[in-house]
Amino acid sequence: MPESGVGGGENLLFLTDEQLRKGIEAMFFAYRGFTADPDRILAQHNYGRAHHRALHFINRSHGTTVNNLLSVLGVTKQSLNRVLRTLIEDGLVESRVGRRDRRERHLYLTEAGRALEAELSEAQRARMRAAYRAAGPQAVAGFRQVLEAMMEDDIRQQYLQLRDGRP
Amino acid sequence: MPESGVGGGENLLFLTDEQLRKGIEAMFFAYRGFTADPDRILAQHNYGRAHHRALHFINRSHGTTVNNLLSVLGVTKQSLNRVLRTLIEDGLVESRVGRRDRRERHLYLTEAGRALEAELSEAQRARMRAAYRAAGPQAVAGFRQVLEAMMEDDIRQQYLQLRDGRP
DNA sequence: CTTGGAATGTCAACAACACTGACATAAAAT
DNA sequence: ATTTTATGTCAGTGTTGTTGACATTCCAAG
Repeated sequence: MPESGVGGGENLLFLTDEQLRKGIEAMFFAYRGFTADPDRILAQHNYGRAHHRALHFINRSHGTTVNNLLSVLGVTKQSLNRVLRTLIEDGLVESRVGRRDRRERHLYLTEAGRALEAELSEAQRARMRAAYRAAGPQAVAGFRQVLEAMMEDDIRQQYLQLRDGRP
Repeated sequence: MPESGVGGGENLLFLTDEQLRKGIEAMFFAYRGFTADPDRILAQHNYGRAHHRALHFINRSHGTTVNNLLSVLGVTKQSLNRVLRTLIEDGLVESRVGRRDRRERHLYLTEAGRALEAELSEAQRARMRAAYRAAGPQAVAGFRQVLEAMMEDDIRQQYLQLRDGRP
């Protein structure tokens, strides 16, 4: 007698409310760990998570415009502007007027900006590396699969474009 | 010629900085999806994420004390107190003086509190369920493994105790 | 029984980070 | 010439977190 269910004969015990709850709590506690190391570094510099996110994505896409950054970060321009202003004042980010379209501002990390970004991202990668190593490659593949399925649809598109090398 | 590396012959390409970066960004975008549905419901009730978290863990451990809740949530008592006060005023949470130790307050959800908690957690579970279903049971196992490895050590202990049915 | 300390609550002040709304400027697009 | 777009800025508001100080209650140890 064949088993019923999605995925061709797998049992569906992993979809019980109990299993889902464990996943939800794991997500909550893991995210704390995920941000813990950068948070400590940021605190020393009197910055917050918003600064980290800006540095990360500017580093990721050199010369990105403010509008691009806004759509990736999903915040208002007022909120982003406050963060960008401090980063520019502190000499971590440089804002250049666009050549083709002079309304646009293109954002670049300075030497100091790259240094802080490297410090933050190395701390975050170290934890991720340890987790990946402990869990193994097959677990990592599953980890990414579930996370991608969890994103909102429009965000997933951005993520996928970003994931597969697009400036 | 035997391959070198941890884990008995696996290649370590999943530990490159590039792979780690993808995991970091996946974590960032996925967490947005993770909180998106509850956030929308909370906004209608003029509550925030902190209220959700309190409701979740009170529901999870009926009669828990304020101190227990503090250590799980990892915030200051002042911050938690503000949230608890509104929940109690709004009749979603009941605070009872401890019988054995009358300094302690034991926290319970009222009927209304259970209703909102159920609404929030069902929304969150629905997204998690869809993601689990899309990714499959093996991916889910990996997802949980990596998340658990990512937690801070003391938090992981709490999570594991909580995970395996402890009131 | 008195005292010390733990658990809790409250007040005040402050900061980070998000939001809305309104307005200004410059430049591209029509 | 007018509209739209990209950006920046000012003002106000709300949630959530933080410290610090202080009061209350009450168990427990001396």
